[in-house]
Amino acid sequence: MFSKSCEYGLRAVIFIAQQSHLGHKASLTSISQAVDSPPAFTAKILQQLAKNNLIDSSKGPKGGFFMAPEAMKTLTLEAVVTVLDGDSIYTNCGLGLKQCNDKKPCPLHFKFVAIKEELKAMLQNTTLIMLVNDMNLYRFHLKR
Amino acid sequence: MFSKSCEYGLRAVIFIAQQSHLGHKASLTSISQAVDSPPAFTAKILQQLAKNNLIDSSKGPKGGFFMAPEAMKTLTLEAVVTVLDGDSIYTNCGLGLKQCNDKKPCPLHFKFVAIKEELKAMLQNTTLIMLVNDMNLYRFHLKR
DNA sequence: TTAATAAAGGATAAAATTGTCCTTTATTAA
DNA sequence: TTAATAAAGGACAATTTTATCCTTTATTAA
Ligand code: FES
Ligand code: FES
Repeated sequence: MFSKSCEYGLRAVIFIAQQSHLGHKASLTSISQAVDSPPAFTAKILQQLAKNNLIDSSKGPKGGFFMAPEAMKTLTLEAVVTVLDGDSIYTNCGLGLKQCNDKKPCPLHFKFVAIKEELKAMLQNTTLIMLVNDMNLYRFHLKR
Repeated sequence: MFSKSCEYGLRAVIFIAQQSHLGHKASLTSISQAVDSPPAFTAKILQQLAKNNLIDSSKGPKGGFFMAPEAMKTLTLEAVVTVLDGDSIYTNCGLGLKQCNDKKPCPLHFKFVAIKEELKAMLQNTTLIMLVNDMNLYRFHLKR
């Protein structure tokens, strides 16, 4: 469904949001341990997210990755996916045709668009603060 | 969503079903032209499908790939996907956790399972004969 | 001001996926 | 029985994705 980059990125962002909610910055080491992802690879992914202003970062001791409380309320999973995997999941033809539209549909087009829309809506309607709140109510996991 | 192998395979199988419905066998050349896929690569994919008895093949002049009328009624897209991509789309965690189940769910588990179930149901409930019939009623495309 | 800490960035490396080429085997029809 | 046709199969090549390592830059605190 998503690339490894995107999977690691989503898990990392959720962890960062959780930590930021507690007023903590998250170091690369703490993140890759918390979400069980390869540190150096995760660093590249976090760089991308920081460059696109989805998360903040600061260097030096007491530095790390974090997120403003404001940002948490508006940042959606869809934004994270778009930075890391683009919008191909929503817009590409499920059968791999070069373009997907109602004019020249593949035989599964109308079935695929329904599912792709649902996925898109789910990601667009889920903000990071929602997940942080969910995780305070129920025992959700970011690894294993 | 699906691998290239799976995309080519699905398009090829739909074309083969269409041709078989007209009483024709489909050669590798005709298939890769009809669905715009690289011939040699497509050959490997069709070999896999034939080995798993999803389609039939015969060598020599007048040979090619085909499907019994019976088979068309029972063969689902899900069976094709399972041979080419396995069941990871339905069973894997959307966030990449090593196992996906209700006991140790990731924060998106319950949202993901709904979407994955819908996709699985769609593929399981779509037989090749249905698509052949659809394509006789409406102008669907297998390339461009 | 120096030492320690931590992210940023560049250069590679490993693995998986995608793709090609060529030989072998089977089948058909002349 | 021979020539032509077409799939099967093996070996290999290109590309993309995933992953690591090392150097540089910025920041903090002693
Ligand atoms: S054309 Fe295939 S999903 Fe839209
Ligand atoms: S545990 Fe993540 S989708 Fe089920």
